[in-house]
Amino acid sequence: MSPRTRDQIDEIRKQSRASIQSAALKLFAKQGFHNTSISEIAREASVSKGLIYNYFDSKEALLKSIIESAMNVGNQLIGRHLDSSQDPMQSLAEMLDEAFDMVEANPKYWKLIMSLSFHQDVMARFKDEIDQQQIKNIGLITGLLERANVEEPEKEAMLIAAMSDGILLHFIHIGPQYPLSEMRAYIKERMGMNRI
Amino acid sequence: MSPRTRDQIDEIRKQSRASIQSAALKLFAKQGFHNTSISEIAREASVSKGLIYNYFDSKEALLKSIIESAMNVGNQLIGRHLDSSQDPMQSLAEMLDEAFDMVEANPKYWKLIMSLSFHQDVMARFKDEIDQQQIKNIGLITGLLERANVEEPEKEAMLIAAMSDGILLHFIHIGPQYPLSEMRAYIKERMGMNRI
Amino acid sequence: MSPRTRDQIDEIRKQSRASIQSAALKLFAKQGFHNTSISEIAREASVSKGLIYNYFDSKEALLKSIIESAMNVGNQLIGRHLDSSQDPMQSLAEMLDEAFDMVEANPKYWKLIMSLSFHQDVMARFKDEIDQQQIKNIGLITGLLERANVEEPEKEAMLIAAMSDGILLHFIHIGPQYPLSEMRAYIKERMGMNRI
Amino acid sequence: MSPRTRDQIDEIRKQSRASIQSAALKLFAKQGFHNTSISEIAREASVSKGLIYNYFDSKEALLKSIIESAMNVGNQLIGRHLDSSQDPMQSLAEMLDEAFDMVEANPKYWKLIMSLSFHQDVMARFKDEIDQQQIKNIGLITGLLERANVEEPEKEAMLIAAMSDGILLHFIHIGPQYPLSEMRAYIKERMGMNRI
DNA sequence: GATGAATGAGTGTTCATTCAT
DNA sequence: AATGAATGAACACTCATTCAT
Repeated sequence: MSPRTRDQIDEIRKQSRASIQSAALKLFAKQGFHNTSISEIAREASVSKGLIYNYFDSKEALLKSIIESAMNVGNQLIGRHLDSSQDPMQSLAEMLDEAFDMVEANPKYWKLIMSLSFHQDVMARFKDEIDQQQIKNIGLITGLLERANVEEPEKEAMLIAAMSDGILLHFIHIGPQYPLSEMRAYIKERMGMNRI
Repeated sequence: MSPRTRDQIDEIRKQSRASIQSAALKLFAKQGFHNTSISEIAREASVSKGLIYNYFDSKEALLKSIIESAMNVGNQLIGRHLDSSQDPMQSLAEMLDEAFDMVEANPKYWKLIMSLSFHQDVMARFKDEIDQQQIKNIGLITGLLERANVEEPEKEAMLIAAMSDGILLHFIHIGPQYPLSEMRAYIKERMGMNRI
Repeated sequence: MSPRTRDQIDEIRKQSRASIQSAALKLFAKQGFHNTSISEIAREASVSKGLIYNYFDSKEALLKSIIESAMNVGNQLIGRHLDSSQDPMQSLAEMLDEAFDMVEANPKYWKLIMSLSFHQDVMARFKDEIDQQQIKNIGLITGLLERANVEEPEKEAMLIAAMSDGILLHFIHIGPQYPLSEMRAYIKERMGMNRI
Repeated sequence: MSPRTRDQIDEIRKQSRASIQSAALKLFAKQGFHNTSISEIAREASVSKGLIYNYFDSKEALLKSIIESAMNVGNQLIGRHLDSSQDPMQSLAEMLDEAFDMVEANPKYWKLIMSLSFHQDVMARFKDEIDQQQIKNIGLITGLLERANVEEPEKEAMLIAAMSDGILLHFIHIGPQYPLSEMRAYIKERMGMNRI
């Protein structure tokens, strides 16, 4: 008889929003952004087309909300290793481990994110933020390498970043038969991260 | 008024085909596949929409013909270094140089190709061929490294491949301010390609 | 917690209904019927969308209820001058004054009403009533003019009606810089309403 | 075998464009702009939805092209009487005749145009032009009245304009049973246009 | 070989309306 | 009485593709 309470409504909204995002992510990852229609997303989320627009201003806004989540995940990963007071090469190894784990756990998701990074129009808004992020990352790694007395720490940092992204790129394309674990171990050895 | 000869017709066909491909490539590279319409391609190629369908069965077929060209370029690059009888690390360095030069000369094109590599549907047909290619590449590099008595030649080969792709990935995203030449030099040094 | 009395409920209903009508009128007048959504009306009236349907069967029914009010206003204006026993030209002048005042006081509202008079579908139901009204008006004016011994009283009546509507039409379109007062004075003079 | 010539194409385009405009006009006039869908227009014009967009950028652009035609008609009507060297009241009478004839010949069309003049959004672009037009009209009539030594020529001009528009407004609403011819004659007599 | 008018299925988006609470 | 999440039909518009010339 009486209308729902604020809390009930908030809960409903949160769940609907999440289920739409999750359906969209799944489809975007499987078949790309442009080849996924709002109708499909609605069907996948067992929701009407119209409802999607209760929660997202547009198809693109929906995509952006997904990207934002991804970026938060990345930011937090980096953050977790910033204040470390342990051996720098150890920190580096841990960062690498975490990143590799993340991608291995959900390769389709990261394939989507990588794929989106080629969509000029979609990424324009995030470009700056991503660039900042990249610079921060390289800076952090450089710092670690300096503390570890590595020569040419900045180039080395960029190389490690490129190498990681290259490996993940290959893994994403080739799939489970790619020897991800071996490469992870090899990279650590080769770049001097497991001297101990 | 006299009918064109077979040869003239063939020549005309070849040129029309090429100018359509070139216009399409330019636009795909600039604004992506989905954001480029057949009308735009026709306009860019100074040709009617209908004519495009004389040469290509569909928009997607046109795209595939472009990808095929790209793959030929890649194949030939590899081929040029297969029979080399010179110092293996030198061969490797040359391959790297050539690949980097190629991407540096036309980054938008390779950005497009990389971006397309994420389109499952478009790439499905090429998947096998690309995989073969990759295996051949890795095999070749492994061979070179074996001849150069490098330890773990296969892992090293995969690492070099990943590293190269990673650097090119970063270059493609960041643009001209990425220190491509320095990284190229550094990678050679770091991976032992310029011992001489 | 005690249930509301019948009277309280009636009072609440009346007020809710009125505030919805008033919000709708304001928005319809500002931006037109088709460009005003139920959501906007609900927001403007600080009421939920659902509640509007407690009081009105549809958006169109809401509009019609507003038109009905407008027509009542018009009817009453006419009514106030029907039984007048004073000088007929004076009555005419007063009617004119009142009508002009009304429009001047709320031009957007009357613009809406005029605009709606072009919506065949909306007005169909009111057509007869309006026609009756018009005939009554013309009849009344004709009667006044007869009593004032004007020649061709019916044509003159129709001319006065047309002239008034024409002036109001121009005023509504042009806005405040239209010399409404002067025209009002001039029309009275020109049509012989201020002989005294 | 060979493609159509420029002339053939121009002819085709002209006809298609015209038939779309004519269908749109008919439907807009019958049921209003907002209540007419592109699909309906296409059906009425026996043409595909898509074709409409070959000729008009949007539904609104289609509407505007129709309004523009109407304004041209109006402008030309005025123009035909600007340089007249005959008796000014005679000119005025002719202008009136022509305008009345025009509306009588096609009342639905002019009903649409009048109705559109209430669509703030649609008319915004034409506001200035229309205002200029109105001022020019009033100016012209004022000039004629001055030459005819009428007192208060400007107010008289505005009154004549208002009166005409008012009569046409009534005619448009009431339809054929409105005594348009009588009113036209009466207005001329009443405003002193047939002294001769 | 070449043209471009024409098609129509498909898209993202809006919004009046319903109904469980 | 009141709420607002949810619906889905309808809309304007796009674009790959066809085909008469």
